[in-house]
Amino acid sequence: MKKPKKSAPRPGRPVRGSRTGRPVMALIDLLGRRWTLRVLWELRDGPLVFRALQEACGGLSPSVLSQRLSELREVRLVETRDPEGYALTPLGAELVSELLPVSRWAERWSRALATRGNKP
Amino acid sequence: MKKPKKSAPRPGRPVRGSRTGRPVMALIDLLGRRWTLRVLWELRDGPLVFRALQEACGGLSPSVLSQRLSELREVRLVETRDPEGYALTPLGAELVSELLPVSRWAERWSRALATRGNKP
DNA sequence: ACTAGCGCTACGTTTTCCGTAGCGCAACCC
DNA sequence: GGGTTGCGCTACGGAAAACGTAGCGCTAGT
Repeated sequence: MKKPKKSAPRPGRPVRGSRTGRPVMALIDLLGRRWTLRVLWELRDGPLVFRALQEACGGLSPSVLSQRLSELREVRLVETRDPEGYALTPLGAELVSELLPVSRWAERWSRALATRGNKP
Repeated sequence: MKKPKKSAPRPGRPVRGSRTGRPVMALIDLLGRRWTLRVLWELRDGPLVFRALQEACGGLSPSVLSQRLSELREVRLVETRDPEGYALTPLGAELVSELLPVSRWAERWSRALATRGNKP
């Protein structure tokens, strides 16, 4: 066998640092992998083909992108669509929309760090 | 010098895969590091001392926990409090509260994966 | 003095991520 | 046909991050 093919964290299965299989833990494990959040974020405005997505993420390695995409497809957050490339599923779009308030929070966070400026 | 001491991603600075310094990108970089989300999550119900936090996260390495905590302190999401240990700052608590809807979403996600069961 | 618990660092191993090269394929143009 | 272009994606070796274990320095209790 060529590909041991590791599977994505998903609810109902034990994940890194938790054996409960609670959904939020699977999500935390999934999103805690590098580039996962970024990929979802870059797809928020519509589908992108592989290389456009790679570009949007600042030129990450195609190997990592490929792996992240297969994980995200496995848990139905992303799907392939022809000929547009990769797109959020309805489920994935829901997740991203839940993340919008978080990005607004990030703006406040930024101001808080700037005003009570800690180290330059 | 013994410690090169790498700094946490923060708004206004270029981060991995993005040179814009936009706050949401800094946040994505920060949360995309392993255990960062989990640490914030485990602090949601109140302060924990170092080893309790380590335990809560399923026994992650103290070296990684230490590094994550210093990053989180640097960007004012976590603070040390005596004698309770580590706690969310008001800012950090805001972030976690923005994350609550996401954890509810994870429940729906879990059901969606279970019903239209993809591979067992 | 001795034990116990703490926060945390040191250090060698394993896992993950990265960067580059490039394959196989399809479409297009000459 | 022959050539070029662009695509999705994989291979592979090196770099960086995370891991596991041990244990230090400290404080408090007995």
